Amino acid sequence: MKATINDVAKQAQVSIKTVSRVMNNEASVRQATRDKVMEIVKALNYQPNLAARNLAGNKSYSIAYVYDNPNAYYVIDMQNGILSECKKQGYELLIHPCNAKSDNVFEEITNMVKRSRVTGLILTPPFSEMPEFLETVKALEVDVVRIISGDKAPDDLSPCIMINDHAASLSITQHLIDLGHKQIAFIAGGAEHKSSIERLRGYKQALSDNQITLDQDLIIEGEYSFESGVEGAKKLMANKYRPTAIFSCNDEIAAGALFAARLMGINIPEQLSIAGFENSPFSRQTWPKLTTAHQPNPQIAEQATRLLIAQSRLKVNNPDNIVYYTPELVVRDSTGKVEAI
Amino acid sequence: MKATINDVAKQAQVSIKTVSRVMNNEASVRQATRDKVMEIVKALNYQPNLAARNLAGNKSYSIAYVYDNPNAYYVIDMQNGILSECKKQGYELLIHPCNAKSDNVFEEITNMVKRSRVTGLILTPPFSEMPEFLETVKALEVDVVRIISGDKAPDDLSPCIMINDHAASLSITQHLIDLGHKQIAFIAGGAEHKSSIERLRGYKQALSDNQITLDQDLIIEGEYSFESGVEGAKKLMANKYRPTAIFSCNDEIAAGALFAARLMGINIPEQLSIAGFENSPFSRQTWPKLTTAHQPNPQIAEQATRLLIAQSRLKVNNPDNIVYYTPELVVRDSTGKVEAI
DNA sequence: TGCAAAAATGACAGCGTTATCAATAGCGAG
DNA sequence: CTCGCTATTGATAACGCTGTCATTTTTGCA
Repeated sequence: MKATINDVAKQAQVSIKTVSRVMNNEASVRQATRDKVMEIVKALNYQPNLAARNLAGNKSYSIAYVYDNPNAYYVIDMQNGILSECKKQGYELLIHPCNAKSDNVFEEITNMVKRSRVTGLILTPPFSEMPEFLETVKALEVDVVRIISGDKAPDDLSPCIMINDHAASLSITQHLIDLGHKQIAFIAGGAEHKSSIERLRGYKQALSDNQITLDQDLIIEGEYSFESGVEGAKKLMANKYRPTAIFSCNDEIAAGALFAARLMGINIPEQLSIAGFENSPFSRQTWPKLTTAHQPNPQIAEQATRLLIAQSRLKVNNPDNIVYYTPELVVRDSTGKVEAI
Repeated sequence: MKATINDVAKQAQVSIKTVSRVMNNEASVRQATRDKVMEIVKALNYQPNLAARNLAGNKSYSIAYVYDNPNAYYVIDMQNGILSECKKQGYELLIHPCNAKSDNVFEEITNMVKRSRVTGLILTPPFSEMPEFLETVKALEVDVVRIISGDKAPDDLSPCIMINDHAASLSITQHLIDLGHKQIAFIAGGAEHKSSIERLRGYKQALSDNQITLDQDLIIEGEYSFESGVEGAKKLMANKYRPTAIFSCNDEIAAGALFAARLMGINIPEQLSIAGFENSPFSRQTWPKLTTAHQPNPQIAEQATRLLIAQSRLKVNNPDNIVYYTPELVVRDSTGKVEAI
């Protein structure tokens, strides 16, 4: 039924090894031979059996995306980016959502890697920022690319994508300050996320750069969720001294804050400016549309996949393995000048 | 390094075949033997090599989810449901987004199936409703479960999940009518989606059941997107006779309609009621929250996966392969009584 | 034209499972 | 205690590919 390497070899009158060489784009095959083989391959619509290939080569031409993230837009963007690069390179993708807080994550990942023999893992926060997790993974002999928040390459030069949340946060906060805001609140996304910490750091730095005193009452410990935005904004607006702007740690929180403002009859941006982060579809589907920072997740995912596959071939750690991104300010309608009250 | 079946067999002092039997839960292994083997398996943390298993068994213990859907929430819900069942049954999931309108989808899917030897496919609309596509797939000897819109089982009793959009749409429309609305508009989701057609059919039926004359100007040919909702609502509200309610074919469209209403300064639900469909997170993250119909996608996905795996073992078509769901009305704040104008 | 070196090709042994079918152990009846 | 049957177990051949290393062909140069 389905053509095998033997069928191709027979018809092309070469050995199976030569067919294998052609299929894997190895050097030292005469062009004429290559053409002849490819012709038969097309005629028979031959597709190498992945199981056989994996078994024989003891590698898998597949990678896994390990994540723990409730944000559907983020996950889909990542997936699509990874898949697009996988397709180009002939790799398969296994997706592996799992709970970072469960006590058997280590075991779970270990078993997954052993079973399916993936060549590499793509890790996003929080996994990419958990030292013990990375330790476990190192013992597994799989390649790893991490997407992390920060601007300083890791000492071992292991492949990763660095997202400069600090710089992006700085420019969002500066944007608010430039609009005349002085009472700027911040709704954080959870201390277990380095991105939240970095964004908070950028916020604080911008205030201090502009000689604005930090008011601890304006910083809310939230988490990355719509509900958290709702709660945070309610709390903030119940303050005696209401902020004139809220910088939310991501778009989902911002959407929640917007929702709460609406409940309280507060007009955006006339009475309150709200900024998000991430530029997810969320930010375009609220009214008014959100000012935010654009984080090109699909490209980041593609890049990560490229790094991972390159790593699996070369196994050398060097500075080229580190790629930097800084999300860029996108000004929309949810932020405006401070009004005289 | 990694334990193989041979290691286990040696230590347990049985043949590899016996280990294989234990691992596959086959009958006719004495309990004592089974226990002994399992003990060693645990001690060595043995994980069968999937590649070898697939190759030898000529099956793959993996399924693919083939889809073409821009709705991140839907896709994630489906994925999570499928994965949850896959985990229980020891299957892997390959995700395969692809463009239903591209002319080489057939080839693409054929190659994917040949390469990775998936045992089955989970198809959602539009693929599950494309006769030519199903024809192609049938030639591939893979099992298939389809999730489709309708209430009548297919003649061949092939496994599928039927979503009764017609009935659900009927009850949403009835809800609007019960609130006193007579001028009810409908924004459709694209004629290539059976769900849209069925929902439209339900809408029409409800009107006719209540002796309300259908007004063609109140039916907008849209597509399943936020933008489409924005456009649709703008068009409708520019009519001389404005509708008092808009039934949007899904929550995303409804969110768009809400957005447009806001732009035009129309209060929801006082001046206009808006209903969606699907009960996606969207519907809870708008202000006001959307009245909608709840479609339990994760459960549907789990059920579909269960059917698929059962099918791959039994290969019998019978009425038990068909499972029916009717989305249920969820009343929230975006719909209300008609106000005297 | 001949010869060494390089390039291209091939033969065959795994890879770690499952499948087939033969072999052995266990058990009840006579 | 033995025979015959069934329940359990095992020996070994696939599965379709890649890796190793030997062999053949081609190339370059004296």
